[in-house]
Order: sequence, then structure tokens, then C-alpha cells
Amino acid sequence: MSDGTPRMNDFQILTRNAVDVIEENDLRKRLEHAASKHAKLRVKFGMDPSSPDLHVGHSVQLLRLRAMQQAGHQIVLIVGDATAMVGDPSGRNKLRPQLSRAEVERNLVTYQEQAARVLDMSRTEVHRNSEWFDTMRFEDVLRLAGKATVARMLERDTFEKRMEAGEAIGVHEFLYPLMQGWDSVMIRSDVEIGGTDQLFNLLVGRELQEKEGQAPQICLTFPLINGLDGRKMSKSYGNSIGLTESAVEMFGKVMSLGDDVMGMWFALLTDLPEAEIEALLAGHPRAAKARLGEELAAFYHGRDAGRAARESFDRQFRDRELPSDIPEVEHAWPSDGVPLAILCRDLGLAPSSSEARRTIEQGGVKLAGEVQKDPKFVVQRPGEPLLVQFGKRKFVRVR
RNA sequence: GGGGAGGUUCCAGAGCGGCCAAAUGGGCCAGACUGUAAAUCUGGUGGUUCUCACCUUCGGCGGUUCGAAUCCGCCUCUCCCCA
Repeated sequence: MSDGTPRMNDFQILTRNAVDVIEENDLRKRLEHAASKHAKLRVKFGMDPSSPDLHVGHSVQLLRLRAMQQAGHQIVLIVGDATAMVGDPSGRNKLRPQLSRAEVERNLVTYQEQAARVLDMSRTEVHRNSEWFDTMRFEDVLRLAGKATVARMLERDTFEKRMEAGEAIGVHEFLYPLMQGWDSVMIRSDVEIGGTDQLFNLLVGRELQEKEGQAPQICLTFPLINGLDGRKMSKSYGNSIGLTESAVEMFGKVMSLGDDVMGMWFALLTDLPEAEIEALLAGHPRAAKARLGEELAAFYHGRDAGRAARESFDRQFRDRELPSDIPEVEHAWPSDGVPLAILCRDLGLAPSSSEARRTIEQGGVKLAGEVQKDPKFVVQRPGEPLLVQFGKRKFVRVR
């Protein structure tokens, strides 16, 4: 796939699914220029070390980077360790907590491991922006701040909304776009990509580069993918799929995806040709979703794992058989047995005995396949490992 | 610097001396239905071997009271108006 030489169809590769392409003609020109000189474009992507958990939402952009990398361009990953001290106001309606250096460092490590699932990190240039921000003096900061106006900052819809809603905006938050823009200057980026919520920040990079006598970077934005439930994808909503999740988890989560977001997921997360996607979407939604789940699981875990995940899911939920990989755990049994609610808590099936009790009373718990609605039901040490099912998906065998 | 309004359980938002672990909605969990979709219906949603009771919670610390999320004082944070 990759021979290290930029190709002429890079334009399509790079802009697939893109929402904003600024400036399109400029991008074509630069790609041609790079191709004719066998030069690489420097493609910048900023990572936010305040949230180290990457999910498929991030992969929309990572996949573009991967394509660019395979086309022979240079990916430059900026670790926003200095900016993380500020907190990106994008898409926020609240002030972000500021992180300590130690937290940032820790997050950075896990982030890189996860990014490596999509990118070839050995061919990726990585910079922390503290490299240039740490040595700035206040005077330098002021000079940077002087390159933007308050009116310009307030144009930002997120600030505008927060103002209207009467929420707090820290003065330091105005610095965030400037810092991110300055990163572009420091690494002389040709292209920067980000989510649609990053457009403002990306454009600030262009302006700063121009003021510093550099060619302004091309800005590409990509859609923010909706989560499993159709809302904005966010780890805190619990509607995302993490890049490190198992094939089985990925497949299962995809199956719980809302029908109306399926098309978006196909387009943004798979390489399937458009015609095939349309055919799938025209068929039965369950079949399409299963295909999507398998594609996704296969991308991160290989074809075999993808297929296995699908088969195991079908067994468990379509054919209503037990999952194949029920964990078996040892329990320290008191001689007179233990009440079911307590057992569930101790087995880690429920976070508290109260919660276990509620679930049990509502018929959500089965012992050896039989519903047991009495939380005080005393379970004795079983001869054979006892199958406990808690809710729809938690299974365990106790000994 | 002055004046005003606020900080409530995951979120939004009621409560304004006891009936408050705290309305309602959202989210989430469980059950029915089903394609682990949507829609709908039912129940639940701080903790404790728990239908009683007890413990922790309504920005923080103190106080008044038999009793405070609710009253008082100080502190702290946010928003608005004026300067």
C-alpha cells in the first residue's frame, strides 16, 4: 500500500468525509507540489492529554491520518500538555478543570498506546507543546495575546452560548485557540485536521501562520460522530466504544446502536464502498448492524476475532444460549451460606448490596437459569459451579 | 468599589423549619415487547444482611432550634446590573 511516495489522488483520501476544506484549491496545489518534489506534507493533529481514552469518535480523524501516512505524508502529533493546563473551551459549557503535569504525563502514555492501534507511531512525529510554551516569558505571552481581539474571540459560538446562558468564561480560555494556533507556527504545518468543533481553533492557526510569514495551513474538519444512542459521543455519556475494548464488546455495543446513526457509522468508520453501504442500509437493519460490528471489531482485532465476536453474540442473544466465556470465580463461603444480594455484591455483579437487592426483586437475577426474586434467599456452597446471571449481560460461575 | 441573584442527589430543576434521601423531567438500571434498534408499558434509581431502623448527602465552617436543604453569621465560588 505504502511506498512512501505521495500520490495524485491524495486529495480524495484526505478529504473523505470532510465537512470543511479550507482552502480547497490551495490543498490541491500543495498536494501536487509535494508530489512533484517527492516532498511530504506535514499534517498536524492535536491530542488532548486531559482525556486519554480514545474511542471510535476519535478514530474518524485518526483514520484520515492513517490514510495520509500510508500515502507517504508526515503526521505530526501535538501533545497539548501546555494547553491542557488551560482546557479547550470547544464544545464545553463549563470551565474545565486544569490538569497537573503528572496527570498529563500519565495520560500521554496511554494515549500513545491507543493511537498506535490506528497509526504507525514509528513514523509519526510527536511534540509536546510545552517544548515551546514553557520557555515563554510573560512578555511573549502578551505579544501572542495581542494577535487576537476580544471581538474575534467572542465570535466563537461556544463562548457566545456560554455568555447567553450566563456561564463562567475564564480569561485564560481565550488563550487556548492562540496556543493551538501557535503550535501550527512552531511545527510549520501544511494541513491540520480536527473535528468540526475545532474549526475556530484551526482557523486561528492559519491567521497566526500568515502573520509569521508562513503559508497558512489547510484546515480540514470532520464530523463528530454520534454515540450509540444518537446523542453526541462522549465517554461520560457511556455511549462510546473505546479503541481498546475487546472484539466481543465492540460487536455487542454496535448491535445496540440506534438505527438512525448506522449510516453515519458506516461512512465514517469503515472503508466500505459507498454502493455497498447503501445496499446494506437498504436491507434488514439487524444484518447491516451485524456487518458494521464485524467490520469494526475486525479492524482493531483482526478478521478472525471479528467473526468470532459475531458468532458468540448470535449464540447468546439471537439463539439465547449462554455466552461461551463465562468467568469462573472462587468464593469464600461461610458455612451457613450467604444471602443472594450479598453474594451478587461480593461477586462484583452489583456495586452495592442495595442495588443488588433491587435488581433481584425485579426479576433480573437468575440462579442456574431460574429467576430468584428473593434477595434474602440463602445460597449454599454449591457442589458444581453455580451459574449466576445478573441482568442481561453479566454472567459468572461461582465455586 | 456598590447593588442584586444564585450554588440541591449523574444532569436539569423543585423544595424554603418537621410529612425530605428530598417533587418533576432527562439519563441510567431491571422487567415486558424486540432486531442488545426505535417507540411503548411497568418498576427502580445514596448506603447498611434493608419492608422497621440507623448512617451519610442539599458549596464550606460555625450558630439558633426538641428538630435545618430550609433561619442567622462568616467564608468561598458563579451570574447579572452599576462604576
